[in-house]
Amino acid sequence: MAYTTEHIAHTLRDARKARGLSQRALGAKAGVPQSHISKIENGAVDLRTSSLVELARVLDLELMLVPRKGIPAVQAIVRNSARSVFPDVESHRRALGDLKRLQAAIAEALQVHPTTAELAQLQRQARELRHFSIPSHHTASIRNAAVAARAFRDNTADPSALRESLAELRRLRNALAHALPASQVAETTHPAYSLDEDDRD
Amino acid sequence: MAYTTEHIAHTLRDARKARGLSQRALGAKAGVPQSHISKIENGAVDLRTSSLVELARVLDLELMLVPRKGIPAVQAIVRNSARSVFPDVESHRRALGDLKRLQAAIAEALQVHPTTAELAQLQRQARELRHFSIPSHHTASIRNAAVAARAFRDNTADPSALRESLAELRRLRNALAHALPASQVAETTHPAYSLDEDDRD
DNA sequence: ATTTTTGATCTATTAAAACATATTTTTCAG
DNA sequence: CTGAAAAATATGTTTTAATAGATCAAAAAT
Repeated sequence: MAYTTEHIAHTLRDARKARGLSQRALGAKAGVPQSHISKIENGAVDLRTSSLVELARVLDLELMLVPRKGIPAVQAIVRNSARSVFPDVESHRRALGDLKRLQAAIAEALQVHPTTAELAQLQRQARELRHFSIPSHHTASIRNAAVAARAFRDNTADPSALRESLAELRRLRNALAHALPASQVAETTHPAYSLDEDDRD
Repeated sequence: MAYTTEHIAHTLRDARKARGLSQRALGAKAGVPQSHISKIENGAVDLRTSSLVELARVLDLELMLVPRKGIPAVQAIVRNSARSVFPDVESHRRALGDLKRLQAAIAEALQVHPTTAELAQLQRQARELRHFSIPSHHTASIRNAAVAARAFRDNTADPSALRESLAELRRLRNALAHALPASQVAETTHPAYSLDEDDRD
């Protein structure tokens, strides 16, 4: 609606996505219905201050009134705070989902073929990969491994496909291990990221 | 209503007062009825974001979403921006009003007693004082001088009261002149201050 | 003393917020 | 690659609260 609040809506949406939260998840945390968040982000409503503050708090943001003269300095701080954390929460989240599915597929395959060494190795490899933040262009390896595991479970493929997948995941792990330490991610139940990314104008 | 917005209400009220604006004046500038500002400042309503942004703009403030990590730094900036200008616009405005009235009283007295040296001296002193920002606890001197001038005009007092007032104003001027240069204020028609004062927590 | 200014209260209108539902997008096995 | 299931986002409807406008009481100014 109002031009004045447009960039706030953008900031909220960006901050939410940067944290890998859905509208529903954010709404649950903030005590606001998902439908309302949808409208807010689309600029369809001129939300109340308390709602804005609540959403901001959940996103680790604070609403502040800054004197005009101090705006550039504050923008610099905001930008800086933004850069310092999570390279890409979204792809990390996706990668975790892929890994979870791979582990499920391996478990199922193990029920059918409990003694297959390749499956056990694959299982270890998958577990280890959960400790890394995986760039989006490498998730294919994980998905392929899951496909191979399912095919093996259904007896539509031999263990050689498993070995190939295993080798691929090993290469991936080694690449990630040699990358900058920032890409390594702690395995906390809740990531508890403390920062964001937002600007404009 | 909500605790979360309480400090915002406070900030708005403080900023308005710091600028010497009435609720009506602020409302006129921001396009918001006075009644609404009253409610906002009293925390009786949970105002919409557009209203908040509008009011902030008029007060030379900008609403910003700051990452938690950056809050202390931003608070420092805000504090600093606050300090750098007007010690207290409100008392300055009042003092200017007092001075204006004093000068009017002197002018009237001069019409009745055009040759009184004390009046001429008082007139010069008053003119000079307009160049200073006068702390609220000193406005009494100015008001007393105006009372003395009116009494002299009406022949209900002799020139000794004028001399006393003159001495008092001289003391005041000297005190102000020795104060830090920040307390000296340019005599522009519109002060056009660009900053404010606000914090909390 | 009274006129003006400032801030608070009351009522009608309008829009945000809550709830339910629909649509679109993503996921994933075959 | 395709269709089904699930997740995510968007859209109606009702309820609740902010906003605008007028009036009122208190404070300040002359």
